Amino acid sequence: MGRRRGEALEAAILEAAWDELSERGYANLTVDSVAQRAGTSKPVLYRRWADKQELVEAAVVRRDAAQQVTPADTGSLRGDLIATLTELNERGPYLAQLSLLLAGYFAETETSFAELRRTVLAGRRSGSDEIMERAVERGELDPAKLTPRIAALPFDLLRGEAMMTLRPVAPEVIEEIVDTVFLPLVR
Amino acid sequence: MGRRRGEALEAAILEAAWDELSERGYANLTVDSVAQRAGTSKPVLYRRWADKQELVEAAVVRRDAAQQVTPADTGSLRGDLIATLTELNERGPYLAQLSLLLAGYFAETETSFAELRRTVLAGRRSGSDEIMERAVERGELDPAKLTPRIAALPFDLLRGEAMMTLRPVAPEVIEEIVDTVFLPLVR
DNA sequence: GGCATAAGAAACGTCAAAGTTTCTAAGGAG
DNA sequence: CTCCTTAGAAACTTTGACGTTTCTTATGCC
Repeated sequence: MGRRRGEALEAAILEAAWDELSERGYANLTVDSVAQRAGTSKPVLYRRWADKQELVEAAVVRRDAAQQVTPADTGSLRGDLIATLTELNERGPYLAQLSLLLAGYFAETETSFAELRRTVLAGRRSGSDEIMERAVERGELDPAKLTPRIAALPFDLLRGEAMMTLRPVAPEVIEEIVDTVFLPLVR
Repeated sequence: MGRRRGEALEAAILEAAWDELSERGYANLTVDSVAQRAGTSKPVLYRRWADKQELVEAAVVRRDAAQQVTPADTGSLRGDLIATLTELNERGPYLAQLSLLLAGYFAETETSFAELRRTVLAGRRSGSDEIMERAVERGELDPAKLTPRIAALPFDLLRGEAMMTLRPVAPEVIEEIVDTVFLPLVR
């Protein structure tokens, strides 16, 4: 690989930083490990960001900008749900998990979970709304049974599972959530 | 203060460790700071626990044992659940914030909240087991419908709510979980 | 093609905290 | 009263990562 510069190099570094963050967490992320993962060296990073905190902030902000989820449209409620949950599951840490990964960052900078949550969630629309609307139109779903809590249930359970285990959730768990918890409640 | 020994000393150290953990989080807790807070010195700690991880584990286990919830026995499944969830909820910050405080520990040991919870609960029956067994004996509950996931559902949902909001959960939410999600699934 | 700019390698100083060693003296058991 | 265990103080070694410096060399622009 040739020697990269400018924007291309910066993008590679921030991607490497994000990967390190999601795999190892803030505390175990080192500037060196990010540099190596990006195939470059420390001074290159320090020329761009003053310290580790700024580097991680930049990586999170960048990743967040690229993170919009469009819910799958497979023709059935069950299919939509499983596809969307699977994609969320594979896409990497949720904000909730991120807060765990970033806990060391919070402690260090004395900022708070609430602050990050506000900025990142601003103006975002839940992916479940769209899936549920389509299912109601198809007549697969009784809107009377669909309280906000029940509509959010599959996503809450997936997130809870992900937070507790800090690992990707098994596909069978996603199916179990949909087939044995959510669907029985809505039909 | 006289020179303490044995059990009294150990208790003071673990309490200091817990306090440091809740105030500063795992990453910012140092063995030195715990020793000083307990009014003793590092070697005393290292004679008891091999390293920082073991020290923190011991502090968490101890605290958890002291906070143990014995599930209420109100005579009905619904009553038991609501009483127990409410009590858990009122212990409030403990459950939700612990995982944030321990984030550094998780990253370091490559374990997760789920695993720590297993060691903490080792050998003990979880609170939900007892409630569910009583309900089966009373004939309130069809054991065939009670998969492990469904049995854990009310507790998972409460914990998820607490983690996301980092605030005490409203009593109506607890009732909603029990009445619109859990009970409809098991009868 | 030549030059300014920035990448990349290597090694360095610094520092905080882990974990250890050594020694002194307190306090309980007999 | 004496002794044996162990608390407690202080200083030490080690480790790992931050952040820096220096120097070489690749890249793109004119």
